[in-house]
Amino acid sequence: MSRSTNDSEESMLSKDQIDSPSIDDSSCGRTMGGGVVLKKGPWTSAEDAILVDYVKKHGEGNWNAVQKHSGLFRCGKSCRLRWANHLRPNLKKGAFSQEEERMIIELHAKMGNKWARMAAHLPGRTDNEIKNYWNTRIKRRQRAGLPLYPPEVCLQALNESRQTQNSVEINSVDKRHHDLLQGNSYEIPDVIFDNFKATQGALSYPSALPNISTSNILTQNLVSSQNYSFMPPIMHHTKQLRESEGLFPGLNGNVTSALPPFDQFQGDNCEKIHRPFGLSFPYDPDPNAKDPPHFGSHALINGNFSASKPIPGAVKLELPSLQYPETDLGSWGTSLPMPVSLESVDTFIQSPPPTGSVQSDCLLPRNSGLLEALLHEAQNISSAKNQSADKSSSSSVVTPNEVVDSSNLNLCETEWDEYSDPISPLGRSAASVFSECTPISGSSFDEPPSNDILPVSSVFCRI
DNA sequence: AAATTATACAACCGCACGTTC
DNA sequence: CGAACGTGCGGTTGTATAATT
Repeated sequence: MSRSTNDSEESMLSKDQIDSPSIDDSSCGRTMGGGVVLKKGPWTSAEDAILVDYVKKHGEGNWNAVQKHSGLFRCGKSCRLRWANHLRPNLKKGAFSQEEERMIIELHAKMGNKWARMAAHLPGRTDNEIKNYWNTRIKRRQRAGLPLYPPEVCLQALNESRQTQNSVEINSVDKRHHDLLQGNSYEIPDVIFDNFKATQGALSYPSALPNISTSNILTQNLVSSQNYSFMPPIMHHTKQLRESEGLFPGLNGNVTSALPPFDQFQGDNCEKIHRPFGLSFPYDPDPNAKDPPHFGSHALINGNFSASKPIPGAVKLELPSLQYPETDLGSWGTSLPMPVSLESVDTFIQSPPPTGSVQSDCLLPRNSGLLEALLHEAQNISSAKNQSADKSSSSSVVTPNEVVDSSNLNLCETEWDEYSDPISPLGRSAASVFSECTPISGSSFDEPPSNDILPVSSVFCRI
């Protein structure tokens, strides 16, 4: 599969692989001072040899000097990338091992799309490699309607959330958090994650999510709704704010003016931010006591408040997120009313997003993409439940023990498909985030049945 | 066997950040 | 203090190959 890089590839140097002088990237792909045209496209083995030789002599770094000193017609960026991804020693080639895959899943749940950070935990692997792996995996699983994370990872995230909240409440002004967020915003102390490992086996699924209040989830999910559902756990605040403005241009004034100062975000707890909206965090003892704002589940799913119409007939056949397999984990699924009535969904679409929703774009001190996904999903479910309850008779509120109406399922799935972000890990998987915590019966497209139902001890199934 | 589609991978691009001048 | 530069990161694109129709 890998493209061979040999000298014959020099002939591949097509016109468009050489930058036109009119193309002038600030750092790469430009003509050099002496009118040298830098090459683009696949590297040849000759170029590789030159680069390797250069690094041997001069060491890594100062990549822009490579072209000057080695005669390589490549920009520094390209050289660095080639070296880092293909030429540097101790690079592992070939498919990821199961252990590596497990690590990637775990790390992604922990860090989000921080490929370089993840690569640091996987010796011999590059960020690009991991990114490619993850993206293809996402596509595959999204296409199949499968969860991205194994249930245990969801539990870990939830537990982590719980622990985080506890610590936040105990020490509401934790300077360490401030430092953590500013310095290394996505580095979650391993001790927390390790703790999950230690406790995950003792956790029961039913106890995990149902304790999460609707309001809390709601608030949480609005974070993800802005970050395309599954942005890295902690984005640079200015960047996130900027993006929020981009996503909600019409709300700019409200957003920026209503947002608490960054210090509040960074400081420690989101509770400060949640409180103004009357939302508790994280465990509302009575989720139904507070009527959550009625804004759309799938409008949020999409990472924006799109009100685009569903495409008629786009009904997905497989409904893994709504299955209730008869496994040990089945109680997890049945403990939560999964089905969302179409009516409820429609109601959501029509409801405008409250301004407060944007305000709630707080950053969990140690949030993770997974957590967002999980909470997002739970919120959707809870909201749907509430909506359905409001509409009582006409809605298909399904109790945990009820058999899911297949027509509803299809419709719901259609909605998910329609409004989910095809790119973001949560986007598509929002519908299946829950199923990420819900064991999937062996009817997946890309997983052999034998891998679908695994004992809890088998934390990560091969995907 | 040809056409189409899916997958995997390499490379590019734009942006952000830190350092230097 | 601000511009220029170097570097790193994450997102995206392009394409060869495999799989499917």
